[in-house]
Amino acid sequence: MSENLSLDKLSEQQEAAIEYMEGPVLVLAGAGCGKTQLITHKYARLYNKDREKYSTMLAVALTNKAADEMRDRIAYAIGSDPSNNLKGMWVGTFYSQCNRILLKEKAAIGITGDYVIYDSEDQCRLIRHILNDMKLYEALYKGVASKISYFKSSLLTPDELFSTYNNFDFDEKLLKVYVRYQDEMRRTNALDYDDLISYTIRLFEENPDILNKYREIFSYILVDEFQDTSYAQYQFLKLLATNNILVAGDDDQTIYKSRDFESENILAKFEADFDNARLMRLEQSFRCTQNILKVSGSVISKNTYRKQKILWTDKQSGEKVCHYWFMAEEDEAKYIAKNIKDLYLKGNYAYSDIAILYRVNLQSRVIEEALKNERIPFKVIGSSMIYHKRETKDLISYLRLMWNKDDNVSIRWIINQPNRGITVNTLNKIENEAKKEGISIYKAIVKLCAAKGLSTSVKEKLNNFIALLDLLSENKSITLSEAIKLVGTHTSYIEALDENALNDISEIMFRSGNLPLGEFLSDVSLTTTNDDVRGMSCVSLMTLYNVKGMEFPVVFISGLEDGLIPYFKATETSEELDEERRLFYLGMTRARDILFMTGAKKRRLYAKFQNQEPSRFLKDIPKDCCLWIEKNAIPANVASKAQPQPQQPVEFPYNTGCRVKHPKWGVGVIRDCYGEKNDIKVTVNFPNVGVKRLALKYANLEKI
DNA sequence: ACAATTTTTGTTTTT
DNA sequence: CAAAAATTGT
Repeated sequence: MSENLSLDKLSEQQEAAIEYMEGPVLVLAGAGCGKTQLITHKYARLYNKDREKYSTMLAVALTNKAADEMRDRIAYAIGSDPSNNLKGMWVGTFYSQCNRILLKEKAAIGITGDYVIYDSEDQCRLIRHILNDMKLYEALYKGVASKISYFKSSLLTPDELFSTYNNFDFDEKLLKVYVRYQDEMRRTNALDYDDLISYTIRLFEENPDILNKYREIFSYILVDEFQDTSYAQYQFLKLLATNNILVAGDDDQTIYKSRDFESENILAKFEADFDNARLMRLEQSFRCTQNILKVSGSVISKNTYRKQKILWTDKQSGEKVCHYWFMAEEDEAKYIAKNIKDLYLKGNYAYSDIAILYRVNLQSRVIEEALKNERIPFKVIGSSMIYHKRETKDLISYLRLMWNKDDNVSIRWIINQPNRGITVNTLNKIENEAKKEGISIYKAIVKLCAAKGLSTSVKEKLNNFIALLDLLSENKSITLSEAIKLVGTHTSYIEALDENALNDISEIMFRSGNLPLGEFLSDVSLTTTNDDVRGMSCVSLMTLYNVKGMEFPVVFISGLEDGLIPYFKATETSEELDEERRLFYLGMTRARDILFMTGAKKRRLYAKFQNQEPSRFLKDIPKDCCLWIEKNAIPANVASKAQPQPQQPVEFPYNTGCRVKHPKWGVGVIRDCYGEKNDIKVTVNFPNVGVKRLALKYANLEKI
């Protein structure tokens, strides 16, 4: 799964980009051309050349996972010298590194106290509240949230928008929501993701001395996946960098672009802004075979706006890329499972070498079934998110309030959780007070309790709540597990949880119980728990989005049908279509050796069956580069009668991985066990002889 | 005010 | 189909 770790082998182009120190560099790198390798090596090379100067370089990646991998590979490349202070390295995402800067320097821009970071779910809750309060159609919250986020990531303030759009039929209501949102965030002492970047920019702009300090610290700046950099992130880089920057990206691999409005071509902007920038290309793919390169290239070349790249490789032409068309999704899934089994039994590929990709998560169901039937181990990646479950969110709300009592979103969430008998009526009074005075809900409650106008019984309830919050927030410098215990002893909320929720919470404790509360809270917002598949011997199932940055020797892309790839909701504009094509391209170029593409005519989406047509993108593939195979319908009665028994109860004497001894071939490892009760066959991998398939009755195997 | 029932909705996803 | 939202009934 990880890219080739043959660290010493760098291509001439990579070498040139590493050694070039005369000015800014834009590296345009194709899929699998060693872009990340280039970055980690440049880091290591500079570091080893002059530790004094280059021990605090800034290196940013798009996701935590990518950043972690970058950090690991840098550590590997500079060697495991204990004097290397890896923890102090400025390697991470834009957001985490900005957060780090802000925590150090927040006083300079007037952030007092401990802010909380709102994730997109918190943002949505707040926006729904605002829409509701302004008597606007609440169901629009998602669209509103993404537009506000777009404004913020483009560094457009409401004022600027007012003056720019004054005379157009621009949505004035949207701007009012934006203003309200910003106001509420300020009162609540919360920052959203975009704020982390824009506040840092403001910090630098208003405090030249601080900016200069960080210009010193960041003696060189390295940026991975540069094509996905937002305007704000780019401004951040522009403030910090002069000649000491290298950015690397591939415009063919942007997959989060068209969701916002039109966005400028960031690659072109870099070349324009850094006028002495040098463009370098990495076009030698170390990953894909010639055939895969040819097929994927023919698809991506149909995109309208892109930098032309001509990828080439030293590798063999390899297996032909195959496209299979089935009559039903079950047949498709069965074929994939059977094919994986065959690949595995032949012994050239382990299960962990194989990935199955799809456009939407619900496609995994059928495939999972088929894999279970073939007894193939697998893992579905990216479908469970522990921190987004309801019960966990409740707990996190409490923890956040311990940290920052002004957190309105959290206070609204748990004010009646467990039920404290505070009525809607009272809540409205509190909201009005907070709005009128421009203060947080917590402060509004305190104020109302001190004044007259509320009945004593209501006041008592509110005072109890306030007392609880005060008690909880008394001591902030505690660890997460202490904090959770505190919440447990002072509220009845944990008692009411079911087993699953308790399991989730103990998992959180297990994972980060020792972290200081504040650190845990920013971690929760800034990092998603990505299930790591490294080292596990199972097939990986995931969406095309999730596979970004990975590679597998064997890749199956399923559901190559119009409506799925491209997705039916993204076929209106040519930008949307281009993005779907890039997504498809991304999936294809994950494959090192073998690429299968499959589709099915009959597919069930939600409740109804649909007749699908093969993906329109397949037309872009020249007929001679690809093997086209159409599986005809198996007569229904034969098909349904042939396979209905789950046939699970057959017990096999050997498990995969167990070691055996053969009279002739010596010691081997069982890879698989299958067949009928009285005719069990095994596949054994003998290190000296190779993979053998044996009939158990005649083989005389001995368990060791 | 809260539980039970009916209606609606439905991509992907990072921070 | 299944979860979330909206509506109705007690």
